[in-house]
Amino acid sequence: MYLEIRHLRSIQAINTHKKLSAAADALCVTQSALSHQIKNLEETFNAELFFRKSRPLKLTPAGESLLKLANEIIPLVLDAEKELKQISLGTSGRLHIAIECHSCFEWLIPSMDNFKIDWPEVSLDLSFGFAFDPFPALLDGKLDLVVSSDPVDIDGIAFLPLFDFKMQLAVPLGHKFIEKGFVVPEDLEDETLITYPVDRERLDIYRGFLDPAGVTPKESRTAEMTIMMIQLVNSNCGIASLPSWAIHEYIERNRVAAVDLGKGGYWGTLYAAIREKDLQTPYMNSFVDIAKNTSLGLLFGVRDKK
Amino acid sequence: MYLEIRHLRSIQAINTHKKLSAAADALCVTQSALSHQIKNLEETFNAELFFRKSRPLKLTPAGESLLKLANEIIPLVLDAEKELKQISLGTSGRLHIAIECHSCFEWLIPSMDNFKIDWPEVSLDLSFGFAFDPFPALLDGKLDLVVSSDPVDIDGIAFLPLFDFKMQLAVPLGHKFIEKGFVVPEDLEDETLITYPVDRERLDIYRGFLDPAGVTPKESRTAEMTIMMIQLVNSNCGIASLPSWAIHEYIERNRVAAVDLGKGGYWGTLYAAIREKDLQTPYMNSFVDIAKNTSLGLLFGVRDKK
DNA sequence: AAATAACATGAATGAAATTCATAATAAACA
DNA sequence: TGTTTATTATGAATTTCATTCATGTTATTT
Repeated sequence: MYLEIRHLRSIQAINTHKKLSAAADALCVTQSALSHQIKNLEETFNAELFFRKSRPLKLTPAGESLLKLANEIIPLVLDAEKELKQISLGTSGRLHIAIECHSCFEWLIPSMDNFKIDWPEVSLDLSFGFAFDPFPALLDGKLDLVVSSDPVDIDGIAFLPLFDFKMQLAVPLGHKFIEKGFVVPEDLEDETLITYPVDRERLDIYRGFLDPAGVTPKESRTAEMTIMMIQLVNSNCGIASLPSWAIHEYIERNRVAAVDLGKGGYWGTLYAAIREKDLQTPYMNSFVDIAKNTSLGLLFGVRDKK
Repeated sequence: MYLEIRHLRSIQAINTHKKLSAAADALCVTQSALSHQIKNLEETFNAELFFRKSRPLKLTPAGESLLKLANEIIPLVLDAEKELKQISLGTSGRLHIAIECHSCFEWLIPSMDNFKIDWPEVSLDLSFGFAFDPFPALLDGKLDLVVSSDPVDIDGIAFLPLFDFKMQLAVPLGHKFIEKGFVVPEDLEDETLITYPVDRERLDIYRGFLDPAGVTPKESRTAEMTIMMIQLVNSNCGIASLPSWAIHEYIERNRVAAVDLGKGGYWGTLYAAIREKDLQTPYMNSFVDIAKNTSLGLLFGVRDKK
């Protein structure tokens, strides 16, 4: 037989009640059950656990060492059980977020700050620049939420819309597009397009604007960060497609100008991808709500998903 | 269902092997058993323990918290089991000794020192001046060994002889008994007898010498410690009955003289009383042996039990 | 897309813990 | 010291629980 937590509980109960029968009551078993249990323990360890010829019962050294173990272990077990209960109620847990969109920091950091206030027990983490496909990692539990503007149909993954945002083209000050106010895909055939260094099919400008029209820019280059792209645009090295909120502050500082993609502008949607299982997890839903509200209140050129 | 150590072992095994089947092998159960077990756990805690859609297996936060618990608890359990094994083999344990005879320190302390060398794992303790009857305490496990010169027939208690010792009468220098060399009970009728403050029937001088002859000293008084008794004798305040070994050093320092009780002297026997159950305990027997040898080599006026 | 490896599941089995009834023992009391 | 009372121990019957077996399902590899 193996030592189990049940036995430690018994030892503790016997030690506190000093009577088998009372201890058995406290443990919600019969006195007989407890007697048998102790006897088995004694046989497996080849040692008496308490002195039988005395009442109130007194533990032997062997019994004492089990009691010591019980006193060490049982509080730990109770703590762990409490933690598990929190996890199952969804008040505690883990939220590892990944973003592909580098400009998302702008709304994500404030959203996370707001989230922390309501859900202090949830451990937050943020990865960006996932070289690999984030969705398998999401399924595997390496990630818990992926921010994406490109919902794909993967079994076990749900895409919750966060907000719609206007994609714009950052162009140098005085660029010819500015007076038109917007561009059509064909306008870009002679331009150098600057994008984030991710797969083409993940870039809204291609997926939603250029590819449907069968247009490819003359040249393309990449930059890691928004500020770098703005720099390049400002230096007449190309034009960049960015969410309008990301361009906004640079327009105000007169570094670049912006034009819409198509008449009325091209709107994309940002989604939070989570495991379908987590659709029931309260803090997950709460995070999405908080991110929505935070972004809508903070960003320029965003609107609630229609 | 309740969380048990078995489950923690399973979580650990799953975490290290990253495969249910391999973990099951390591735990010597079938893969099916382990799968069922985990399923039960998940149902009781209402939380998944690892991500099923990924291989190698990865723990969820709930699984992690159980793993943490396992890593904390299992070493403690192993330690306790090792300790219990030591106790059952008799290489570890407890030896709480009680003495009534205050002069016994002289041989008991060196004996305990010698014992510690051979049995470092045994926890030693010494109580003296047990106001109450020590034998029930011995049966109850409050004590493990009682040094007594008065073997009584109690079920469950065994008396192991340590050594024979000569009882003598410490008398003031120049006392009239000295030239006789020994006294008969009647000689004490006109004396003040100094004894340890314990029940009369526990004192060898009464039990073995005076009571059989129906003699009671004129006066009696008590002293706690040997040195006090010697002081009183030296000051002509009475005569004291003590083991010859206890008087010996004071004779050499010319503080008192000693005379035998009866012609040839009165010899008592000192016993170690232990629980009969402990007759099989190796360190118990070893202690008695060590005490015997230490005393015989150290004390004056003792001999091996005939 | 097929083959393979791994996990999940349901029913049957088996082992182990519990209960019931009662005997044995210790403690309290007279 | 015996008698009563309270408590623990024991054996057999029972129930509960974990495990296995056989097989289905799902993921991964080729």
